[in-house]
This record gives sequence, structure tokens and C-alpha cells, in this order.
Amino acid sequence: MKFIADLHIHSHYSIATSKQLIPEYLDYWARIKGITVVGSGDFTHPGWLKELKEKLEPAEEGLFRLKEQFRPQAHSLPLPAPTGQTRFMLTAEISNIYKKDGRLRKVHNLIFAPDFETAEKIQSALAQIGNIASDGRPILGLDSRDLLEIALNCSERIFFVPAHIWTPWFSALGAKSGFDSIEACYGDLSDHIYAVETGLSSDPPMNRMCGFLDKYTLISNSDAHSPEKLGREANLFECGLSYSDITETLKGRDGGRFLGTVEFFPQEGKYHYDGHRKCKVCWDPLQTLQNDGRCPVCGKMVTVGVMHRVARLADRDHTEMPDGQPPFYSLIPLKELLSELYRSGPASKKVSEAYLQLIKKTGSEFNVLLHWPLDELSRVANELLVEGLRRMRSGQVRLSEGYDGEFGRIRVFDEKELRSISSQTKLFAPAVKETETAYNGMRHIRFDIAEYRRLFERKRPKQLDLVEVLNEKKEAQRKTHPLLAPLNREQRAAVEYESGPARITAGPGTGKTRVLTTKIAWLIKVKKQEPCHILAVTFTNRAAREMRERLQIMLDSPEQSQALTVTTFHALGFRLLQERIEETRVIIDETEKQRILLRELDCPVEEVKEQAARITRFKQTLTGPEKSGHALYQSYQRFLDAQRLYDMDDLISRPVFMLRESPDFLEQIRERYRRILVDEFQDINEAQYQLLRLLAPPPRPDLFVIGDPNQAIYGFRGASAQFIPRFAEDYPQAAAFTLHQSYRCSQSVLRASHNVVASGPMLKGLQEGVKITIAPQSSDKSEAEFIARRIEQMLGGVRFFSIDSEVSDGQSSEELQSLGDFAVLVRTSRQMRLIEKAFADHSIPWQSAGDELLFHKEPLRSLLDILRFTDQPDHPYLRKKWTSLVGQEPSAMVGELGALPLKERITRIAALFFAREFDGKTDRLEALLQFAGDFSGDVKEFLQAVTLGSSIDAYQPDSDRVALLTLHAAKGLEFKCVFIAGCEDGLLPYALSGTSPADTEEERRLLYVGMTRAQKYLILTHSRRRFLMGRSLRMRRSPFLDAIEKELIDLYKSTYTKSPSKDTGQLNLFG
DNA sequence: TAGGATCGGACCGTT
DNA sequence: TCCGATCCTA
Ligand SMILES: Nc1ncnc2c1ncn2[C@@H]1O[C@H](COP(=O)(O)OP(=O)(O)OP(=O)(O)O)[C@@H](O)[C@H]1O
Repeated sequence: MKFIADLHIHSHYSIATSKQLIPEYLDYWARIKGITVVGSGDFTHPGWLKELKEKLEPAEEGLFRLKEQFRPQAHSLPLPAPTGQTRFMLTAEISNIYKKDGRLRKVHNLIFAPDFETAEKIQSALAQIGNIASDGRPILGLDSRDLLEIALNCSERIFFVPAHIWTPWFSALGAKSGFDSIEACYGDLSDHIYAVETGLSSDPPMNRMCGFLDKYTLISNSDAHSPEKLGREANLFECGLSYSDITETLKGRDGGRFLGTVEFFPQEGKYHYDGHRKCKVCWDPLQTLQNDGRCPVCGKMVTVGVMHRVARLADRDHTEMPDGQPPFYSLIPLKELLSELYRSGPASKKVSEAYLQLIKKTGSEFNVLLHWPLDELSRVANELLVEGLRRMRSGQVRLSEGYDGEFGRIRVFDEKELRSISSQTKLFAPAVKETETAYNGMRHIRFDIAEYRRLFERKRPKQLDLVEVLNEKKEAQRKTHPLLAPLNREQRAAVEYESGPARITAGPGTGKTRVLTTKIAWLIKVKKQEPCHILAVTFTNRAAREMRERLQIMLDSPEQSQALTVTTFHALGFRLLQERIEETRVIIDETEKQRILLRELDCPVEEVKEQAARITRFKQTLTGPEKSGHALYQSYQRFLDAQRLYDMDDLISRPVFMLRESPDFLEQIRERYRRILVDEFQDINEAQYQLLRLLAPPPRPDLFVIGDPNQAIYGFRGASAQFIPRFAEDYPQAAAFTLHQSYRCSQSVLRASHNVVASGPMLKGLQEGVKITIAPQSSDKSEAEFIARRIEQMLGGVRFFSIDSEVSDGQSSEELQSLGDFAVLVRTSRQMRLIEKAFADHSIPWQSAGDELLFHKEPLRSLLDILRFTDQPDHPYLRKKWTSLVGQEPSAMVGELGALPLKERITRIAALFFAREFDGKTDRLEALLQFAGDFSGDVKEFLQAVTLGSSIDAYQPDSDRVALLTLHAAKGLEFKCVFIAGCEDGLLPYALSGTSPADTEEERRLLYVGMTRAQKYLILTHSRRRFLMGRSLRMRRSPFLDAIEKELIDLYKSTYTKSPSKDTGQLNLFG
């Protein structure tokens, strides 16, 4: 018999699907559509499988139908086909996310199963690998090939299909995380693949450009996330009605005929062609190639679409269907067709009524679209519709391809026609008699693939990066000429303020850092100042590095940027000390400092922390040991001197003392650093301020500082925004600038964050933006899981045809293209662990920063002490370290080690003294070695970087990984989408410390800093329970969130509660 | 005297 | 939960 089958759908257990995806509705909608066999979807989900077993009964071999008692009796809706006619076949889709050949792969695969037993076997096999109960389409860290193997082991009769093969992010051949051939994906088991799913984003002619796909049957399914979407693509069979007949027919074996597929127009997809939506540039692959991928309007690389990917893999110069291939039918869903004719929405009443009428008359939607004789239809239907159907059936459509997030448009009439039609009813001659051939293979590929392939071969080397995401650096390079062009008027004024002291105070994202960087370049290039006389001070090495990189691009020669000093306060201080003081000293960290107080100076354990903090305070306020009258401080300082050590605070305070005492040295340094620029001025402390004041004495030095008092978040280390007004007092001649335009945050983000701090001027945002999401969660675990899923889902929004509007809550997130667009911010680095686990479970690549630097923790910490000693074998304190670590007095070995190059030395030390620590677990050692690789053997440089470094220094902005950062570490960064986890009273504001009192205002600013990292999407999560200090605590939502205006908030309601398995034993079984 | 087991306290942010 | 200090054993 002839019948239609839709074999890829989802159940209500899948994420972002309609609650109506239950057997009863599937049965009903399949009949409305005219589908005989519908896939069950999601058989990997225990809850769904249970539901299927409960509601279905066996029909033909391998097929099932709704049990009598679940069939609705008297139905208010029209029931065109006899109830119970729909057949179910067991199907599932699995999202495989894994690394292969060094790249992240995300491939979706379909499995058909012949019976419940097989489905259960597959289910229990997959339960070993990952969580199959949390999503109807489970995400498994499993190679596609291995999934195929597992399925085959469960039953030889399973049927396995690579799903929607061209979807860029989630498919076997996808541009972003797929392969270049089916074989590359499934390896030795490729022979078990008989069919591939073309998906909504491609149709048979596109696939036929790829001869390597000829051997597969091209099938098409709806991938429906709601019952109404059933059959938007489907398969036509002529064979027996059974599982075996269907799968054997797909294998091309005797007995059945595959009559082809019903297709969506792939041109309608948002990323079919290439181009730039904003610049209104839409290109086919050939045009893109001819232009080397560069947009003629803005000069950036265009966004590349699916067609381009197909063209890239094409091995044929034409799109002719090879002989013997089944036909296909490109259709427009009836409601959309009606919607065009009636010029009202597809969900409108008018359209729905007309739709029901037609279904009643003809029996099903497919009858209308495919078979029903038009002359017969014209008796009951509007002539316009008949003409529309005629045109659609014969492929006479007007289409414009989608590109760069813009949907394509498929129309059967043009505007003029529609307008004239609405005024006159009878326009058309009676419907033209259509012929059989009109159905066959309408090709709408409108560029020359042969020419593309020729050109591509010619340009191959240049084209390799075409698909790569735009490179920021190239962009900057292009824009810097002329230097001031990328600045607004306020910013320019600040740059061009030529001499004398000045400050900018302005809010987040107003371009303060950009102004500072541009100013340096401007001073050198336009004002011809010597770079060696310019000093720029930042707070982190990362900020310094970023600024150096920017300047390297902006300046003409590498010599110029080399001559500049861009550094942190601490590195600057250390440099000054080294310059002036002969003896080489070693810098110790906080841990070492406390160890000294405890072990060497007999400070009682319970006092160590407090005493250490007191000493820090003395130093940060420039109170010397004598003046302090503090005995322990005095003996501590004596110890440091005797052992040739500096602690962190010495790096600021000592240079101040030194410069005060040596006027000639001071003069020399002032002469050198004639112009000083300071970023993040709100986070400066007394000692740092005094150092600056010494280097740039009032009244009129060329000192330029920028900051934002609302972003002051380092009060705990003595910093205070009070130094901003203090600066104004000490330098009365200073000019004050401010900036009002935020180039980062949307208006909603700005408003909400402004609500939180309630101070400072309200900035102007670039766009209105979208609402802020507040998502309550039940536990810290589910919070982490929520974040991982949300990221997946938002990136998934990039998937073509996220037409099911439920998927993205009406918020399109198509500009989220890379994992690097996401950041998750936390108050404490402890919170990171669970989130990291969730990322690992979902195979989401991430980078963390904010936790203590790996190199400051054992065993690397001790290893580095040994390394330091080999570099300074006469150092008294390091000598002690060696003796206690190695277990004997230093010997000739020290010299031998010292003679080795850096990396070998590290390896050797590890092998000699840390063999056990690194036994089998060399990842930390490797990290150290890799870091060492950046220093081309300069041991001292390396050691300084290790000592003064922090984990944020290793942050790589363009690495396509989610950033997991503490709020502190996120300062100065920006992301399209920001999550702030743990917005709970007690955590943010933090109030769990016994020692230091809570500073609510600083905590508030911390949240402000976090929120203003977001360009567009901001998601604040909090959980009712949290595991802290070994105990599970009840948490309330952070009171800070209460200040945010209600209309800016989108309160997230969990959709998971619909899964009843949550509170029963199920989770334990699979979690 | 090295290295494992046990115990108890911290409890955040960083150069 | 985790880390370090201390205790304990071979
Ligand atoms: N005139 C401008 N035109 C377009 N974009 C700009 C302009 N000025 C700055 N930007 C962009 O705005 C963003 C924020 O700039 P920047 O990091 O310099 O701000 P900031 O004031 O230092 O922020 P924060 O206070 O959060 O550190 C950056 O992406 C920057 O490239």
C-alpha cells in the first residue's frame, strides 16, 4: 500500500517541546495531516517508553496503535480518518557530543527499533553512559560510531540514520562540528548506514551535488516539537505496512518502493545563503567566493550558510538527479499558504477555519497539498487557493533565500497580484490541468555549482578561513585609521586633552579602556611622544597584556610598542626595587607569609590570619615597622630582610619608601615616566596612590586616570574609590571627563544594573535589548545543570529553523554564535566545581578563572621553589626550602639542574623529586610546561610571571569556550550572554565569613560589575538549597534583585516539573 | 622518616 | 567539601 511516514519527532519529555506531544494527540494530528506511520520519538526516555507501553498496543509487525480506551470517543474536532488508524513506530534521537580528531563534534542520530524489547535494551545500555532521563533527546558523550555499535549490539534489526545532516551545529556533515563525509563520522560501521535525513535545511537537489551521498536513501522528517508541525517533511512509501517492510524499503531491497519525500523549502531557512543582515547583503556561495567572503558594506566576513557548506563538500558540477532516484515534493504548509492568501497570520481564526473546512472536505492536509484534483477543489475552495496550490505543486514559487538570521520567503503570489486579487474576485482562468511531471524535482538552486568548484580550487588556500568566525584583531586593524575615527565626541575630547592631569569617571562599557589605549597611540603617533616615556598601569596582567596587544596593532612599529611600559602596579614596584637594589630577592605569597609568622616567628596559630592582615594594613597605609610599634611586624620585616624576601605588599610600599629616601633616583624615574595613565583607578589603595603621587607630583603632571566608583570591588585589600575625589583635591587643575554612551550593554541591562546600585548617571544603551531572566532553582546542582542546558539551548537557537517558537521563548538568540559569547560568573570559586561538572557532563568546553592559580598550589608550588633555588643557589630562604623538600643539603646537583634550559629543568625536577605526585597524573605538570613554553627559556621572567600571576591572566577571549569566572575576575570583560549564579542572600551579598565584616555596598557593586558584563542576555540564577562548608543550607533570593524593576524581569519557571520522574526513584536509577 | 589515615576547622574576593 | 595539620605505623 501507499502511505506517508514521519519518523523523527519528539515527545513532551524533550526540552522545549509542546505538552501536547502525547500519543493521543499524535494519533489525532497524524490523521489530520494524512500520515499513516509516525515515529514515537524519544524511546530512550524511561518515562516516555512507559507511557508508550501503557497507551499503545501491537498492530502490524513492529508497529503499534493507540489502545481503544485512549481513543477519544466523541470528538469535538473533525476526525477525518477512522480513529486508531495511525501507526506508531519506535524511534529516538540522540545528541552525541564528543571529541574526534581533535575537534568538538556534535552529531544527532536517529535510531529506529523493531520492538519494545530492543528499545529497552538500548535504553539500559545508554543509561550506563549518561543521563537519559532528563531529556527526551539525551545528550551523550559518546562517539556516533560507538552509538551505532551499541544499537547494533542490542539488535541487528535496528535502523540507524544520521539526522538532519547539514545542520551546522548538530550533524554529521555540519559546518561547525560535523565531518566531511559519512565515513569519517561512522568509521568501520559506515556500511550499516543506509539512509540519511536531509532535514529542513536541505532538499534532495542540494544533496545531489554530493555524489558521495548517492548510495543513501534521502529521507525527510518533521523533527516536530509540537503536534501541529507533524509532517512538515515526510516520506512516501509503497510497501507493506510493517517495520520490516519500511526498513527494508529504505535499504533499497526488493518488495517495496520508496516513492520519495515531502520537503520544506530549505531556502526559507534563516541561514541558507551567506551574507550580512544589517548590511542587506545576501549572497549565494559563488558570490561569497568571488568576494573572498568579505562584505562590501562593512568589510567584515559574511555569515556563511548551509548552502555554502554543501557546495564546499560537493563533488559534482550539477544538481541533476541521478537516474532511479525517487522524486520529491516541495510543499508549503497549508496554513502558511492560507495565511498568504488571506493576508493574516497562520494562527488566525480566518486561516484556522478555512483549514478545517479543507480537511473536512478532503480528509487530510496532505490530500490538499499533494493529491486532490484541483478542478474538484475549485468547486469547494476559493479559486485563489486553487491557483496557489497549482503553482506550488508545479514549483512556480517566488522565493528569496534566507541569510544571516533573516528568514527566507516563499510565496506563490507576488504583492501586486494579491492586491489586485483582493479587489476583484475572479481573476484567474479556471485552474490549469497539472501533469504528473509537475511534481518532479523542482530545483531552486540558483547558482552555478560548477563555477563555484572551479573558483574554489583556484582560491583554495585563501578560502580556508572563510567559515571561521570574524577575527576581532583584523577588525581593529582596519578601523584604527584614522586613529580617532572609532571614537565618539566625548571620547575624542578625553584623548585630545594633551597635557596636565585629567580623569575620566564613567560607567561600564563607555569605552574608558578604549580611550586610554587610543590616547597612548595618539600620543605616540600624532603627538610624536617617545614611547619609552609613557607608563600605563593596570591591575591585572591580563589587562596589561590586552592593552599591549591592542597597542601593537595600533602602533606602526614593534619597536614602539616594545619601548612602552604597560604593566601592573606590582610588577612596576618590583621593577623599581630590582633596578635600585643589588641583591636579588624572592617574592612570597600570602601562604608563605603566614607560614613564616607561624613557624619562624612563633605567632600562635589562631592569631596568624589576623596578624598577617594587620601587617598588610600597615604596609598598605605606608606605616613602617618602627612607626607601627608592632613587634611582630618588626620581627617579620627583619626576617624578610635577612632572608632576602618581599611579600606582595612590599612591592608597593618599599618602592615608595625607597623613592622618598633617594631624591636622585626619584628624579630619574620621573624623568623616565613623564606620562602616566592608570586604568581601574577606583580600585587603588593608599600605597598605590602615594606611589603615583610620587611619580607624578602635583600640581601639573601628565597623569591620566580612569575609573568608575560604582565598580569599586577591592575594598578588602585596602582599595577605595575615595581616591577619585582625593585625586581631584590633590590635583586641582585636573580636567574631569565623563562618557555617557555605553557601547556594551543594552538598555535593559543598564536599567536593571542601575536599579541595583542606584547611583551614578544612567547611561545610554545601544539597543533596547531583551528582558533579564531570573531563574530560581531548587539546588545548586540543578542550577549548574540549568546553566549548561540553557547555554546549549541558546546556541541551539542558531540551529536553522528554530521555527518552533516555543524553543526560544520568543527571544531569538541567533547572534550567539560561539561558546565564547557566554560567561558564567560566580561569587566564590567554590561554586565553580558544580558548574564545571555540568559543563563536563554536557561536553561544553569552558575555561575557568578566578580560582587560585594552579602554580600556587601543591605540588607545583614546591616544584617552583626548587626551580627558584636552582636559579638563585645562594638564596638563604630557598636553601631552606630545598633542604626540607629534598631531604638533604644542596649538592652539586643544584648547579647541574641550574645549567639546564627551563623546560628540561622543570621536567628533571619533577622526575627527581615529585615522581609520585605526578605519577599517572601529569596534567598539572604539563600545564606548567606549556606555560613555560611562552617564555623562550627566560627563567627569571617565567618565575616572575608565575609569582605575580593570577588565573585570569590565562584567559583567552577568542577560544570558543564558555568563560567561568569569579565576579572579580570578570572585571573589564564583556560577553553577549552572562549568567550570574548564586544570587542568594548570604552568598551575594556574601555574609558567611566569621572574620571580616560584610560590606553590603561593595557586594552590591560586585553584582553591578557582573551584570554590566552582559551585552544582551543576562540570566540571574539562585537556588533554594546550597551546599556550603559541608552543609546543605537554605537560601533566600538575594535582596539585591528586589530592586530591579518588575517589567525588566522575565521570571523563569521550570519546565522540568512536568516530568513526574523527578521525585520518584527514577533519578536515583539513572542519576 | 616517609607516607597514609584521621581529624578538625574554614568558611570570599587578589596582586 | 576540601585542605592542611597531626597522629600513627612500618
Ligand atoms: N566609540 C565607540 N564605538 C563603538 N564601540 C565602542 C566605542 N567605544 C568603546 N566601544 C566598545 O565598547 C565596549 C566597552 O569598551 P571598554 O571596555 O573600553 O569600556 P570600559 O568603559 O572600559 O568598560 P568597563 O568599565 O566595564 O571596564 C568595547 O567592546 C569597545 O570596543
